[in-house]
Amino acid sequence: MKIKNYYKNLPHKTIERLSQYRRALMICLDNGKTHIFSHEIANIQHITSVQVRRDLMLIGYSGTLRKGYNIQDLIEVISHIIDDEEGIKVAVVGMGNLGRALMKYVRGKRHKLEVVAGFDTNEEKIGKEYKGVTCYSIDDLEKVIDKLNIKLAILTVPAKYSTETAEKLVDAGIKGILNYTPKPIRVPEDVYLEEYDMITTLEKVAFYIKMHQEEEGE
Amino acid sequence: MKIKNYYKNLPHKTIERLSQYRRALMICLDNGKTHIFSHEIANIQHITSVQVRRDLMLIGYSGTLRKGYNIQDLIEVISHIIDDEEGIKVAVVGMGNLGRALMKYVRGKRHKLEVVAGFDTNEEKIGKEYKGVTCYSIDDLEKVIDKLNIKLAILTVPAKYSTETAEKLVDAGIKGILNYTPKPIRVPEDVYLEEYDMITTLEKVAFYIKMHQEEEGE
DNA sequence: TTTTGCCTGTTATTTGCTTAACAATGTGCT
DNA sequence: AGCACATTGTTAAGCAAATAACAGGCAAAA
Repeated sequence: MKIKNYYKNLPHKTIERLSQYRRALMICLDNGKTHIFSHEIANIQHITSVQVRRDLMLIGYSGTLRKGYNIQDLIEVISHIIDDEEGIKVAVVGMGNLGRALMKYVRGKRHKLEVVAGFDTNEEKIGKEYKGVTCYSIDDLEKVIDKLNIKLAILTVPAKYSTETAEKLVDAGIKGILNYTPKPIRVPEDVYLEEYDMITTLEKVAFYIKMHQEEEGE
Repeated sequence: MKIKNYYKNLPHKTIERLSQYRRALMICLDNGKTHIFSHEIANIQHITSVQVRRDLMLIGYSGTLRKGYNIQDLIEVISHIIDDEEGIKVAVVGMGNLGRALMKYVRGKRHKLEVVAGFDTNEEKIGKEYKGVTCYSIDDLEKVIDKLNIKLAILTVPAKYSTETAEKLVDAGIKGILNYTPKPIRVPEDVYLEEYDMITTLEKVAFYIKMHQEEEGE
């Protein structure tokens, strides 16, 4: 009732940055560093030291004046906030290039976040393993999700199947979906949805390139 | 000096939505629709009709009271704003699974945004074609970028090569980079940079799943 | 003809987040 | 000891974007 609700009110952007801080910190730790200043963290990501301090203030972690933040401690504090104690099981739905890329990204990096299943409709892929993870038929979605206690699905199927696959995932009791399909999906209130559309981002970059070159050309 | 600077001040989020509106509108057009209401557009994406109208107001496009917006016209207006007349040439740097996935996504969808080259260090891939696009050696980056007039690079190399590859791209005169590497890069002021980190997003989804289940369990 | 309802387009308010400003503190140098 | 300085932690101001509120208009129904 108290502490958890407190973390729940952390800004979304802060949550994202905490994840990035942690990864940067782990690299520093591997390099033998024990302490770090806010402006050093800020330099790795490209933000300001003020923002780093503000984020750390929000999670209630204090550094020391002369040495900065204890890297080991800070990693643990961040992990305590963003990791689930039990770990969260992930499925990649759609084993095309994007699905396989994500599989590789995530495999073994975060031990509290494990990809335990892939799904596809392609008979060639079903039953095979990729990076040690079995690929199941989409028809077995509900069964496998329930059996392996999968909470999070990464949706990387072709756009035309987005809607129906999302529905299946919801019916199977999934708790969060990360939709990389260019087509927006709808989910009930209690399922957390995050969507990212690569084409949109690409067009945005193209737009600012265009703007910039028009500016120069005048 | 006048019109272009005006569009330059459009909110970033509006630019993103315009790209999405356009894609949704093109599908509607294919389905034989000629006009559409703001709330219909809002339904396809998951936003409110107010926001749609506000975005369209910002770009100065007016609908009619009884029929809504003319789909064909609106597509043209949006295209005029976000597309570069000459078209913008794109390179995919790093032909792993993610690079190939992006290649497939973009190929042929946007004729004003064309992937004209891939790059990799793997000898097996160099010289080969994928989806009709030649894969070059990273060593030839500068030469090829100059020759093919490539303005935009999608960075999908392994994280350990992010920094050095980004530097090469900047030296080669690239105007915009879309970095899908988990490692932040630095570019000069005049290069537009957009970064997206899949692991961060995944951890964010996991965090909100965790929050939600703790909330239920009390 | 008047009224009702459903749209659009614009202005005002609120929210969420970033940036700036500054007080507090401990360390090393003189 | 006393001063200069780099760094943290917090509060206040500023910005960008989303949401709310509402004015205006046309078309069909009464």
